[in-house]
Amino acid sequence: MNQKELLKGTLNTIILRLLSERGRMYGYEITQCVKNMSDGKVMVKEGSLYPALHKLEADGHVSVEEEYIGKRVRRYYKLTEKGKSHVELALTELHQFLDTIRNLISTKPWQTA
Amino acid sequence: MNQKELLKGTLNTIILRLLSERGRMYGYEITQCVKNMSDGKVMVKEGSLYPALHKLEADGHVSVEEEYIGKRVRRYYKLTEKGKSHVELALTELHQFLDTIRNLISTKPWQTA
DNA sequence: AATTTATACATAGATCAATGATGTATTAAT
DNA sequence: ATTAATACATCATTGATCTATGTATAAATT
Repeated sequence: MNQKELLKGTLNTIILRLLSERGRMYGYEITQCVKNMSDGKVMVKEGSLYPALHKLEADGHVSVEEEYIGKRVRRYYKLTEKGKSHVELALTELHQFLDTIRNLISTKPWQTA
Repeated sequence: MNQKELLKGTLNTIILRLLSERGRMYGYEITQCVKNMSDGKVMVKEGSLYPALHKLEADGHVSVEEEYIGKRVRRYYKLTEKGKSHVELALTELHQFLDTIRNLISTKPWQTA
């Protein structure tokens, strides 16, 4: 699959939706969760995820809590109030986009234009 | 919508699928067709379309026939045999991708990972 | 005990499809 | 006449993602 290009624009919404459902996640957990949920078809790379999380934080959509598991740090992310309202919009828009593309590539008996 | 990024990777497949259904189209016709079929939600820009068509031609997926309408040239594109077999694969992959993303962002009662 | 794999963070530079900007020219509409 | 629509084209810019690289701890394997 042309994953690299097709995925563009979807990562932020995927992250927000996961946080919306699970409340609190750390970066590595997100990569594994997306991998598992997509049956290995979507592999979010660290070089994509961490910058995306940092940007979501900078934009005020998520907040961070650091925790130590032994000597290893974990940075837990959760939605802010701003993030919670934004995720609704982002999900709606992405769903509409998916519907639009599906409509464009689905075979139909009628001519549309 | 974050159209600009979301659309990445979808244009070639959209073009191929249109040619597959309609047999023969010229560039400007494709832009208008996509606009109409998507109810104005997807606006393929000339700066995207023409380079994409040239690349599809270079890759042997489409062939070209020039026609003159008065003094104005039209370049009609149609699928080659190679293009016909490729479009099947491209459509399957894009459908699977759309399903995968939809699955990732759809709210579910069960936890997946 | 030593090595490998998994966990967990991070960043800088490269990639490449789509766009914006710009150009030329013909035809139709106002 | 002037503007809008039709119809092609190309080049530089953009920007999300990836590759490559780095550091470090914990668990599993040999």
